[in-house]
Amino acid sequence: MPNQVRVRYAPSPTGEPHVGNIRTALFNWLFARHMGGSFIVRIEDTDVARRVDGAMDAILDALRWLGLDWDEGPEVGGNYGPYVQSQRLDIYHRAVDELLSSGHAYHCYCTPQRLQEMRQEQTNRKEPPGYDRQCRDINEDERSSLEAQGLTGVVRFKIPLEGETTFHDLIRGEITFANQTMDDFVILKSDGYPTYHLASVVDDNLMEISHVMRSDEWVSSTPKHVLLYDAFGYEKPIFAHLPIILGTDRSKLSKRHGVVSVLHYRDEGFLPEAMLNFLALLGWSLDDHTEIISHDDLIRHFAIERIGKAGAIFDLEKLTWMNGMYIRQMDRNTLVHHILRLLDDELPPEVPRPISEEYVHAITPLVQERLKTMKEAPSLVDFFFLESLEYSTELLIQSGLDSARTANALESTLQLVTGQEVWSAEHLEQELRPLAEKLEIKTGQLFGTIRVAVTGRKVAPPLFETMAVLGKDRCLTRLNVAIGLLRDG
RNA sequence: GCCCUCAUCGUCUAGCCGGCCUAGGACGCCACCCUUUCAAGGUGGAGAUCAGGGGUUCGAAUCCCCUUGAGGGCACCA
Repeated sequence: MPNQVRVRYAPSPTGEPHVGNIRTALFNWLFARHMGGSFIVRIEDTDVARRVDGAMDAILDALRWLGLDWDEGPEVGGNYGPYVQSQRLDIYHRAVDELLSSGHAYHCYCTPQRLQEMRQEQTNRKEPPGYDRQCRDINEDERSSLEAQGLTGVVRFKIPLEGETTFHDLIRGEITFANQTMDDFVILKSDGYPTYHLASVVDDNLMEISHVMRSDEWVSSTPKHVLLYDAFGYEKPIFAHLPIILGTDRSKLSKRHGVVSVLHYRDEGFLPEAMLNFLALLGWSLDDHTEIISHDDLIRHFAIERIGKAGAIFDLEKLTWMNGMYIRQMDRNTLVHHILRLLDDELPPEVPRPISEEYVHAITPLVQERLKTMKEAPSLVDFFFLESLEYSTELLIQSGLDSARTANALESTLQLVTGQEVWSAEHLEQELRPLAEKLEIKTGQLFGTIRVAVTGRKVAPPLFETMAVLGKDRCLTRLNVAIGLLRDG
């Protein structure tokens, strides 16, 4: 019986929930659910300067929106808490003391200015920048005299001067770094906060994390973590570094590529199911043909072995297509309620509330296969609700017709339609189709002008269904308005 | 500059324990069908000499080496 799988998603509350970040959360969650393990959320807020108010809530919102529920973490608690690093400072201080007394770490009193100059010179000499270990061997006397001067300094980890550090990555295999290529990195900052390296290693150990699944950009710091695990005598987790998500220019997806917040896509009318499906397929695949995968199947089939190694470009067009697929598959009533809520928000105030659910229920089938994002819904159906339509008269005149013939056609339509007792799509079509022939114009021309008269636009849902839903009164009124427009013009 | 990683259609990818691959699917694109517009749907098409070059082998996208390109990292940021 293998050890219990415990994975974590450890975001920093420094901004919006980035799609790349959330994809990492998704893979962790998928793995935990697939293995029947635990998914833990830990907030890594050790950078006081970059902390952003509300960022943690936004991240948690994004997780909730996608249905990525966590077993331990903020709001839900757990046996390994607290799950916010700024509340665990004493733990890190104890860990640092341990390293200090075992000789794996040392105090450093170099000023930021000196460090910066040092790096500048190194770069000028085309050497790799890195700490020159000036404080590595200072003795107790020197140390106390420096402290006496009021210098607080930082604590650095002692990297072995020789040898190499190797670790196994589930996705990339064996990776080796020469210890000489690493410098003595800071583990405790002068403000008393630990750095990521120290805090994450200590916490992953304490929280009994079995697999560290994180973004690719961490592979270069992993040997440092390995060295930390060894210095502490901790058992190491299994590492898996995920390929990163790229922008269209193949560099790491960031703000300059456009909007990267998952919440933005939610607000733009993307469905969480579609986003989940899309993100899962960014760097992972089930087989050679499956594109649409349900939440349950995702969990059932997710496997780390099938995660790719190369970075993947975030393709908005494919996301959009997928979103359309999910809208088309959506249960009718669910969609009705979605649209109802959107209309309530978006329709102008003069449209009376509450909006009729029954009416929306009749409209929905006409737009379900036309929607790519939910946000498009209001503008697609607003003409069903508006009292008067605004459009330019020219729209009424179909190519090949003039104003007079158009007016004539609409008058004939009005006449014919006024006498109808039955007001159904089938019936209307049955009556109107022959009219075109009688008027000696193409059906497309007739239907086109009626469409504009009745909907105020050239592109709309199918005409007769639309008229049926709109109702006789509204159609007659709108035909009259259109005729008036043509006659006056 | 140094270290690490990656490399199949424009994009996401299958294949990568060698022969089933004259490289499969999907998005996008084009055409046609359906059709009152727009979609959706259907059919078909263009699109990758598997980054390039060497090997190994009867046979390589698949194994090995080199080159190139791309990305990531090199903070008292994560």
